[in-house]
Amino acid sequence: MGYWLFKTEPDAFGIDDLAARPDQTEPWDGVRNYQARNFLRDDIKLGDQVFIYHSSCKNVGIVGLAEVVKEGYVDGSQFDPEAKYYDPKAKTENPRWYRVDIKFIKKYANLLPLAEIKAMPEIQELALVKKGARLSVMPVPEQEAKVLLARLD
DNA sequence: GCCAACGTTGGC
DNA sequence: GCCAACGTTGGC
Repeated sequence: MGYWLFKTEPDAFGIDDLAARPDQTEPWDGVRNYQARNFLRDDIKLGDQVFIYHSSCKNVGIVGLAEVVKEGYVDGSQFDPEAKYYDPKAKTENPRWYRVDIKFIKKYANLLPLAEIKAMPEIQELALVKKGARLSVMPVPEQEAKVLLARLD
């Protein structure tokens, strides 16, 4: 099983929004970065676990856990001129952007702040702790995922 | 709100 | 294909 970290801005869509969905499931669309796209399209598998991270807000850090319930498929919002993430250069016969569906597993009682993650000696590879990391979808090495899970539970 | 770091764009 | 300019991300 793989582990991933998805960033999201809670003002737009946070862990509470995910938990409030009727089936607690959400298509993770709007990712417009090629490296992240490749992960969504090629590498993220059914049943993989996803750390939900809140960015650009008062308390930044890991807030919850989700699982992948649908593997990479075409993100239809790229073709919709009305959509926020419309991409005029994307063609239906040659889609650029992909998404996966994730399902809420849990929200942690206490957020694990970014500063604390950075201070954990075991967390070295995770892109989140590296300088200037702007990836919104990133892999979490298994060993580091286990350290995070142990710290969160 | 500031600003450093980064990805993308487009002229050449 | 280079690279400067630009827009965006995201922590603080």
